[in-house]
Amino acid sequence: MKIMPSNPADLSAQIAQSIRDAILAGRLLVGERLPSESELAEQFSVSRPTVREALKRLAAQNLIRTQRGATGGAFVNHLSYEEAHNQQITTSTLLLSMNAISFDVACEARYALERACAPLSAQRRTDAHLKSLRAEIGTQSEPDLPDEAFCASDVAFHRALVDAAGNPVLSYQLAGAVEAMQPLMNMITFTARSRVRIIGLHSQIADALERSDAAATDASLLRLESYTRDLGRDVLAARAKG
Amino acid sequence: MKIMPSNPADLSAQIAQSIRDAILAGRLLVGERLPSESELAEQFSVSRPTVREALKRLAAQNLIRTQRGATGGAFVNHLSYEEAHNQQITTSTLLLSMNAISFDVACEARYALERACAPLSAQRRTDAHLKSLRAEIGTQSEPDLPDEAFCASDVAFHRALVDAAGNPVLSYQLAGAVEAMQPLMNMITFTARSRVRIIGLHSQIADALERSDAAATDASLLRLESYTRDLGRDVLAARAKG
DNA sequence: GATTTTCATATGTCTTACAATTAGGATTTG
DNA sequence: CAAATCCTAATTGTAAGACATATGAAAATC
Repeated sequence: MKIMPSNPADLSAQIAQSIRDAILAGRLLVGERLPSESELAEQFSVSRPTVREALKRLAAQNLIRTQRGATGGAFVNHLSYEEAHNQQITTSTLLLSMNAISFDVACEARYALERACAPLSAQRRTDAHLKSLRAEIGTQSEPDLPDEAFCASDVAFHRALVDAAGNPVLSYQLAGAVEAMQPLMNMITFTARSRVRIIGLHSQIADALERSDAAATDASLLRLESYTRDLGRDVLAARAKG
Repeated sequence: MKIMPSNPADLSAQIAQSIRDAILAGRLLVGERLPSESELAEQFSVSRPTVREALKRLAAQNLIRTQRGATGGAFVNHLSYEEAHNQQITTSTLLLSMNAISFDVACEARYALERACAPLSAQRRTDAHLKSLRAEIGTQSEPDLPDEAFCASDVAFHRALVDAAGNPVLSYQLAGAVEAMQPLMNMITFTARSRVRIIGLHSQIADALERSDAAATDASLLRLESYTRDLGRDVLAARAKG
């Protein structure tokens, strides 16, 4: 009969949670300096190593950053989109790799999310976004481009598409999802023929965005989704046989 | 001239990264036991406290779990959707609170994401999903329901809507986004009149899902988005005045 | 006044020790 | 012989103290 949602033990975890709560509740503001490790140790009535373990936990979540020296210490970190984004990619990548997600399910999720911002992108895309999209299409057209570079450019293309929506929250959420899928995408070998098709669809998307045509953008994305999922099925079927 | 993408210092961070890489690369499989802290200390030529700090970093990311006792140690954790989900909520919540995201931008992102899975939900919803949705509508209809409970039920409603899409990757991504917005939603006071309107729109959504009518689901969601954003604008405007 | 030196303070790391927990084997007991 | 008990070894959790190192600021010096 030991249920305990989370063991009451682990002082360092408790302390970390306590400080985390203080940050979430606004009792510790961004940029503010935490008490020194010795002071924290005294406050919580634990030893300094225990406090340090707690601080490392928070540092691993980018909640605090530490600085050495006379005026050093632990400071409440300003969580940037960049950092949050990286964390999300790490988590999502692990999740996908550990839960045997099928290519098909992941693909469906990815394109559903992307199509969510297609209307916004069509409405708000700037010339800079169009230029990025065209540049990636150019990269993808290079002959002798390795599969991984092709996939990376594909990710960059879709990242630009998402960014064109001009909503940073959306970009943060979607870019994480798209990038986490890259390892799965890398498993697919893109033949010359399939590349031509994908590039064609990418061009359709770019054209539709240029015209600010939301419906056409969505339709092109749908075609790309359908084609990508077919491709994935074929590759997996071939692998199962051969 | 001290650029250094990331300080070469911080042994515990290096060790954590090293182990993290091993897990990502598959050199350490799920469930596998890491060497004991003493052995790790020897392998990396550092002291045990340093190793422990590294392990705490990994534990904070749910990458490992530790167990005491004779056969204890650190084990590579199976990252569940649940854990990944919680992490994402924590990160997203912090991100939103620290970056002064406007209610409007967050709302736009949230509904864009939700509308992404509306067609899938309309297609795949089960009776159980419908029952959950109706139950939440019932909760929301209770008189004297505090604002926070109303918001919580709102989150649960949208969570059920997302789950109805039957894609766990999508659920993981979206539920995080929706729940992270709850603190922002809680800032809004819902009048009796606005509740009636929201409940009406929720009913429209449930009805459309029951009919498996994707277009109607999307249209209802769009109306709900529009109304919610109007409401947010009004509340903020009133707050600015009074 | 500008430069160098010193110093105080804080984190980073090591060492050693002990407490707590747990599995499995040894021992005792019925 | 079987079962319950105890013991032991291994491992994490925590503590205390020491030294190393970095860094900003004050003090001394030119």
